[in-house]
Amino acid sequence: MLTERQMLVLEAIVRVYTEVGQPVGSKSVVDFLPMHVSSATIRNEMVALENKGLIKKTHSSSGRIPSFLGYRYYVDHIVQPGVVPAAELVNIQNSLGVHFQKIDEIFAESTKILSDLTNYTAISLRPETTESRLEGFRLVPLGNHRIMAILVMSSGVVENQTFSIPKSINGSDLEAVTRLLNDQLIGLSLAEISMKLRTSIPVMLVDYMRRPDGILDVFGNILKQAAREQVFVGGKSNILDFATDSNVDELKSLYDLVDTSNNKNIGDLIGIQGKPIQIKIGEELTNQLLDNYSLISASYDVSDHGQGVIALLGPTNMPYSKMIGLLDAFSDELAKKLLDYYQQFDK
Amino acid sequence: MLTERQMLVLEAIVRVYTEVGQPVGSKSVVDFLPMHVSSATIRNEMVALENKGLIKKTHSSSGRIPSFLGYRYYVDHIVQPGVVPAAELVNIQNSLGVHFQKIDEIFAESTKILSDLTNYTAISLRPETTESRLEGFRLVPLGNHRIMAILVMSSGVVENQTFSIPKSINGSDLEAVTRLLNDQLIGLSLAEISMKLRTSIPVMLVDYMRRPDGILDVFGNILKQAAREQVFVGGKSNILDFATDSNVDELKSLYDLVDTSNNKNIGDLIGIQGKPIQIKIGEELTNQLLDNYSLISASYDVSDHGQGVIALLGPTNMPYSKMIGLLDAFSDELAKKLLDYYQQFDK
DNA sequence: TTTAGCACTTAGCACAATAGAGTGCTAAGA
DNA sequence: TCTTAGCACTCTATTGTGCTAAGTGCTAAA
Repeated sequence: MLTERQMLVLEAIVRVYTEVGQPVGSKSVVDFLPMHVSSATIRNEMVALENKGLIKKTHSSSGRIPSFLGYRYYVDHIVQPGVVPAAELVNIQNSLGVHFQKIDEIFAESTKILSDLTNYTAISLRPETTESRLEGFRLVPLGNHRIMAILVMSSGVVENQTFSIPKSINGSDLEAVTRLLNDQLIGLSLAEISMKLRTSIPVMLVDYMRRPDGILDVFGNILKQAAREQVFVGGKSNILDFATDSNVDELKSLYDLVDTSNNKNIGDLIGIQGKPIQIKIGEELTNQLLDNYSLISASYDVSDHGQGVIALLGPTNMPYSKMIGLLDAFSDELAKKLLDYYQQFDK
Repeated sequence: MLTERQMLVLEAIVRVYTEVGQPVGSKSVVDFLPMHVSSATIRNEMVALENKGLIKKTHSSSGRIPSFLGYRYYVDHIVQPGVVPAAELVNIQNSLGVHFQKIDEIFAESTKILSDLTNYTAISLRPETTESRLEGFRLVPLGNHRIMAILVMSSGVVENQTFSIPKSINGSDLEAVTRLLNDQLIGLSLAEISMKLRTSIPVMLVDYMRRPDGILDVFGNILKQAAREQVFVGGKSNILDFATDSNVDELKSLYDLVDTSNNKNIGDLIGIQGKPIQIKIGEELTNQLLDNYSLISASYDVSDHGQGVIALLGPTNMPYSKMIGLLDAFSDELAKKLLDYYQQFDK
């Protein structure tokens, strides 16, 4: 258990360290504290905090920096969400206020706004997609033996892919296949569809086409794509700013990590969201590369369309208070915007 | 005009520098040359080359490195395309030999193969798209007042976008609009379509929908997207390996430059292709950031589907001979593959 | 024209010296 | 018992110094 003063000292160390980026000495803490005590007193308190494992030195005569446990204690017991300046809030509202044609654009743009606002990397997860179900399926002939397959999900997601069929299948066959797939698959979740595609569907298709593999591949591809496109990342290159040493290989690995174009699933970092605001620090991110990073994630509900998550990936020594406040406000605005969007279709 | 021996010395300096990465001294040149002369002789030749501006020193007593002019002279008058090892050729053929559903996949995959092969960044431009014409246009209702617009181009490109219409338009209106747009736009190039969209089309649409802006916006968007998706980049992160100093800001800018997701048009680097193989060195790339990079681009013809370009972006001191040979062979294979692909539909 | 020889230049590295920031401990004061 | 001034001590970071290796330009002889 920490005394009142020890909490103040810990807070001082965390906050000064996030601002200055240098180990914090006893004198700096004195300057930061509301009451007056001597630096010797602070040194004694620091020894106590160090014994509890909350702060550490970088070398025997250096100032202190928060340890992993120290950050943890700070975010669990000390930090208060910062107040978002009115100007910034208006800024967010304006940025989100424009009209979007596709729901994807809302997510893509919101991560971009958030990363520009913070200079960190922003990650957005769509509202609850395990709940999303197939709403419709189309096969559109494009001429020249090519066909576009379109999937419409209840979450508002639309996925599509073009593919070619080796020999001409006539139009009524195509319609029959479309009807068949619609009958069989509508109302099912992605996982259930995946299952049926491997079991009952192939047998049914043989009536209409000699080799149904092609269209099944396409379906499989679209499903994979749908899963990947649940995650949006903005400000990818910002992550490079906080690499410990600017070793090029490390930088490349970091960028790969957040680059959604290469099938990495950065969404896994975020995991299940219990509380509205959740913070993972350094080693909690279970990736060697991210030992010096923290992730603040905020979940939000969009009425009955499920729960989305938006998160910030920044250095462990980021200004938590400010960022928590910002993310909180931002997720509120985003939820409102999404609700608006869905209401276009709901009534 | 250079003497025979001066050309040999210049070649030695370029080639040793590309292998070792260090300024080349007179003794190293002696070791490289086919005949025997003393280092003092080489030093005299080096003074001559330096006076012509083909090589330079990094400091008063250092070895020499090629200057911009020196590279230029080397690639224009000295270098011979390297022979591609049979094993590597087979490797390329195998990698390109698999079946692709979409033409996009061929381009995306080929840049990936090429960048893996070289550890540089590979850039691919689709065959001649100024020649590409609209082949078909579809509007597909997805339910819930949403519509997907699909454009099929003669180049094999398929672009699509979903959008929402504020109030329900009935099915026959939609068909009429589709028919109208097909009548008016098929056979036109992207540029011509762009034009018509701003002039005659809006007037015609008013009969079917009160506010045709929505669909016109969508059309505009798709066209923009089609233009952007002419460029494919593989091995983006490889560009970081050759930054002069690993200053993080510079690295971020480099990433941004090759990241197609942010509307930058790296395709502009390549420009119009006169010769089958074209090499741009350092400052010729007209981008401060790329002063230490060179671009080797190879153009290829796909019968009457126009001319494509595939290029490598690497450090100025890359092994030109080897890379030219490789790129030459690679573009041949790619052209064959594309021809195969188009022939699926042509007959 | 080529070459050996030599004086000269520079980068890069190891090493020492110094200043500055910060700590822990002790002893005295409240 | 808690707080504080004072001081010795530790470590980093910076600056300067000397040395070595690599390479050059020049000269004079072959």
